[in-house]
Amino acid sequence: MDEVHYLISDASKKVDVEAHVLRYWEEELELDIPRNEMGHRYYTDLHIRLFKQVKNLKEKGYQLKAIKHALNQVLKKDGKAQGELSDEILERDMNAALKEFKEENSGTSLSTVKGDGVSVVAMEEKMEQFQQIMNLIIGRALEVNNEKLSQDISCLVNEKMGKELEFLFQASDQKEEERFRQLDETLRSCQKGGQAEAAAAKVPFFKRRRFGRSGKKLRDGK
DNA sequence: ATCTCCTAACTTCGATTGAC
DNA sequence: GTCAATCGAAGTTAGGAGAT
Repeated sequence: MDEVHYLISDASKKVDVEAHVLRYWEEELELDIPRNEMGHRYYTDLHIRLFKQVKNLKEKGYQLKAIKHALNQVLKKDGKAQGELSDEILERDMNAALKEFKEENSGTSLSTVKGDGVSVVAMEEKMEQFQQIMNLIIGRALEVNNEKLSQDISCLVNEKMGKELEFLFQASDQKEEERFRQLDETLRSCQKGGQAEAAAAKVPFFKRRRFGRSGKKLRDGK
């Protein structure tokens, strides 16, 4: 027998709720709605019956949390025979599961009961939430601490690097200065030598004979 | 009594994608 | 181009609980 597939628009008409409500229920009830090759949800007759049942229960005042619990029970029990699951069986099993859920959650002093006993937040759940929050807070604190630590390290490294670089630049400057000084000295001595030679070259021949190469006055006749 | 806060259950919006 | 679908996020509403 061919299974009929409905798109969300058709399914919403059949169940008589808006499409976004079906999506919302899917999410809240953690239902596994199959997708076609385009990624669009498609619903079978079983899904339609399930959603009709959910709607019916909601109209009776049950919360989605309770319906989810009941649904899980029913799907666990009747899941194998999904195709043949009739409306009567579905309704009967859902009601039985809801009754069980009510009893489970209303008799214990650890539970908070609101209204008809359907909206229940167990202490365990609260403890779990509390633990999660604590983990979150501790995690954040560690995160902040780590961040501060890495900032401190980065500051220290920057400072150290700065000093190191400054020292290197200073040493390099000193070396450079020393090199220039030496170069300057060499140039000056070269210049001195050159000037003396040039001065000697300027003295006239007759003077050279009287004064000699160095320009000193020679004794007559010698 | 009323104000504030919280939660559940939608509802709306905007961006994106694919079919016709 | 229009329509119909997706998703995630943000907004809205109603009702309950606690504080003042």
